[in-house]
Amino acid sequence: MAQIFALLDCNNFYVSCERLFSPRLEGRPVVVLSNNDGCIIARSNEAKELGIKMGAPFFQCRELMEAHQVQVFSSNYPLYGDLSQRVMGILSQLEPEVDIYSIDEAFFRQAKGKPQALLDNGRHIRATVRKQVGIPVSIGFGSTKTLAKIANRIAKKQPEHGGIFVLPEENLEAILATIEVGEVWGIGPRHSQKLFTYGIRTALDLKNANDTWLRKHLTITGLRTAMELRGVSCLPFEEVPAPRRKSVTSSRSFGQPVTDLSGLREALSAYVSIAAEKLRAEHKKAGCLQVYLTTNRFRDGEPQYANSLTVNLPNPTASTLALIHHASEALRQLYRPGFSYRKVGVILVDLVASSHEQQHLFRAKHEEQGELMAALDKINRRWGRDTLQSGSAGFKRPWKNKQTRKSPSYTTSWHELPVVR
DNA sequence: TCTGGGGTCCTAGGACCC
DNA sequence: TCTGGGGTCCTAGGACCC
Repeated sequence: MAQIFALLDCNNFYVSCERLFSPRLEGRPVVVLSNNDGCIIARSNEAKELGIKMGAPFFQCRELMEAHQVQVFSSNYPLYGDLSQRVMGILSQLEPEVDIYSIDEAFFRQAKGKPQALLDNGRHIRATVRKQVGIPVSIGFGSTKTLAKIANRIAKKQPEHGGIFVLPEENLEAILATIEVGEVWGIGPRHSQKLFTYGIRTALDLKNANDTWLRKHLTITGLRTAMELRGVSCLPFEEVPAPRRKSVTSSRSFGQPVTDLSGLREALSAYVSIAAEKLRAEHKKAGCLQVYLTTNRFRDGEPQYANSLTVNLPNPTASTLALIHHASEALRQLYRPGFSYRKVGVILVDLVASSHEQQHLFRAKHEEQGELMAALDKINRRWGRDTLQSGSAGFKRPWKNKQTRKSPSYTTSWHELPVVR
């Protein structure tokens, strides 16, 4: 039986989360900043209208934002993550087949029906989420994931549709002709630029482009995108989030440049601790780790250096202390004096489930520090991440960035529950 | 002064093997 | 005189996503 894809997407999700607990923000321009208060990663419609661009550096739009009294928030992931779960929970109650794609998006799939029936269903879902969670969403229907994305975009951008749009089959081409090729899911700025120079400017042009040409210039992924525009479904629907992640990363840009090895090691130790904690939460061990460091590429006048090193671990491990040990050694090899460093990071790869790991004949169980790590995680879960940590992560942490505009974790921390007077 | 962080997939090219 | 070719694995780099 023919099926249809739908995409539910939360409108300006992070901003909507902030508004939920501060109704005074309704109707006013609001933005949310990236992890380090560096870039703008979410904007309300009012902020978009002021011309504030996605990903723009905060300091560059500061004046404009002050002039228009834009409300600015540091990102509050515990809050967004919790509200995301609530939205996805409701969708999963209403729809049997759900494919959660990101923190604010989920595909669902249903039997192809009359457009009016799809529209009614979409309206019902939208109203239910709005009522039970309070987050506004848009829903688009199309015969492939890529077309559902386009439908969603139209639902969001053209208010007359009331947040729901079903891509019609009859004049699909006329609609695709109005979509710039760079707005198609999977076509980024680089490909977009290249396509333009070859005269492919709209989604319709891409749909009609030559397969051999696409394969050559955009690789197999670009060809798949074109096929999807033709209504041939190439992107799988993944109901179970089964193909679990293959790597765990932790990194941050520094609040101020770091020049010495010991400062870098402190920061790296802190990031390794975070990554190891994530690893243990998923009951995994890493067989390999990669350390990288880089100077500030935006500073033209300064000498630049970036490098990375991959280390195969003697045994897969999830021990913070063992991982810090190997990461520090890699860092020592990578480090060159005389540079102002901006960032270090660690990537854990070759992940194996703890239960599937090969037992090592000559390795004592206590070397894994399983009980120590379990205690560490328990304490830090209860009292906060920094309660118990490796001494190598330092105490003063001059490299640490501050998030000065963070709203409370209203829904996930007892200490920060909103108070009703 | 101040420019995110965490992921995935694909390809080309080198190393290595027989 | 004359020096293969195909398969596999690994890695770096590029592009994309939210």
